[in-house]
Amino acid sequence: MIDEKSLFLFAKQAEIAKAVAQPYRIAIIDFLKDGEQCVCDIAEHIGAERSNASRHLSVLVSAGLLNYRKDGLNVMYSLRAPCIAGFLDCIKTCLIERAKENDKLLNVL
Amino acid sequence: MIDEKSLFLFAKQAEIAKAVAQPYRIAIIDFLKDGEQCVCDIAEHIGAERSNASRHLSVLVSAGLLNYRKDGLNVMYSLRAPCIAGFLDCIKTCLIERAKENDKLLNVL
DNA sequence: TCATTATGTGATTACATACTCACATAATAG
DNA sequence: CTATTATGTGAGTATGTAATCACATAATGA
Repeated sequence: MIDEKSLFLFAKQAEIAKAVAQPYRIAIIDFLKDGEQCVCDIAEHIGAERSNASRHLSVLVSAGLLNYRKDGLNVMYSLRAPCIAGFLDCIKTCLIERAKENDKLLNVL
Repeated sequence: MIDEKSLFLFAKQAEIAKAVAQPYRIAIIDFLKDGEQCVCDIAEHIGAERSNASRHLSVLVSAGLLNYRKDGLNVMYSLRAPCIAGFLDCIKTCLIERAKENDKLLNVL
């Protein structure tokens, strides 16, 4: 059986993964790699309604993945740590490995 | 605006993250790091009902993260690629960085 | 002060998810 | 063949999620 400590870690890891597990939110993280942006520009860039973008941003903030600061009328969001972008690269690597494997299989069939 | 290619990538990345975004499923991935296991032992190890474990396993297989093979009465599941476990380490790194940052903040308060 | 703009939030809807129970299937041992 | 065991799946329930609309709030500029 799993110990309490591991259970806690798995729950926390799941929280982070859940926050990332949405195309718009991944697009936001990808967009913020190049620096902070306001809700307005984020919404336009990902092609979502502002209110919807705002909610996705608050999910990412709650998960501890983004920071924000107010700047006049705007609210500027930014990645809280560079490892968050690296996290997406990690998933990409898995996708690439999988695709390569499928390719090999196709060549045999 | 985001191009079609990126949209497609983000959707695929979200699929993978969604498959991982569940404590039982993370526990399964962690358990399978050490080699293949049958549903029976997986269910017992993570402390879930067999039927439930079976469903989580099928989610992971559908996402392309696990392989399985039949062995008599048992069905043996295994990680499809080592990068999947590395993926969990990646989330852990983010958690550690975040915790360190919070710690720093606490020391200042 | 008044109009404008950016942002966030309550309410609603449609849909997805996790879990449990009961049952079906498939492989094995006696 | 019969009983046993491992696995998977349909049905039902409770809960969570994403999107939209309308509206409230807050900051700015005329």
